[in-house]
Amino acid sequence: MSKANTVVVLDFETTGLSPAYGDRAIEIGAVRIEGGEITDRFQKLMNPGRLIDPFIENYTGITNDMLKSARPCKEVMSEFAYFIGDHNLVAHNASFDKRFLDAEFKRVSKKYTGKFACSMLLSRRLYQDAANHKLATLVRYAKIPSDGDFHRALYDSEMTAKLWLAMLEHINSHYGLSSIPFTLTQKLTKTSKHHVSKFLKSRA
DNA sequence: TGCCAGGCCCTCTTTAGGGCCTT
Repeated sequence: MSKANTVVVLDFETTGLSPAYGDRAIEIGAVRIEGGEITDRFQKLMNPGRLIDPFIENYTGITNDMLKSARPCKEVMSEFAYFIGDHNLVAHNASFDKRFLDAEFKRVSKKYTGKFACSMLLSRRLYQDAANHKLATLVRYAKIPSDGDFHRALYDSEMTAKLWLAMLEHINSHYGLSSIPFTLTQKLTKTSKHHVSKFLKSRA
């Protein structure tokens, strides 16, 4: 059963930007947040069935040699479907990860019932004076301790989860909202950045 | 990264163009 405040934060490493143009997932990382804490982790490399180009090897640190012995996407995605269950989902620039989750799940006839929220869209509302809204920049901006490798799926999902929790705490400390439903975060990401304060004050 | 995507969002806008994010 899904708990109302439980979310799964996920991140894909892929062969490129577009599953519609044949790109595939090569790594999935995810963490489960329950009661404001990370309580479980998931990380698997996936063999996409073909070689990845040097740019992706350099960008992610994932090499063709590492993928040679990895299990195929379909096996990993079936396992991942069990991990996410019916929980709601969070990702940094969620439209990107949603496209790959949808494409990889379609290949194995898996479905998920959770809804997506986007940490990047939320950060554009809450951290409007950040230099930019890349994950690494926001982690520094929010003063989240960081000593791992960005652009690996599990590390990025952990950093996104900590950023997500920091933003919920920001809402709590600035607007007195200690309990923030997932649906509120979704509504907030659809609110004009000029109306964020008014929106949150009306719900305090 | 790129001849290469897509959604969001701003503005010199809405009969559009371009930057930001993700790999």
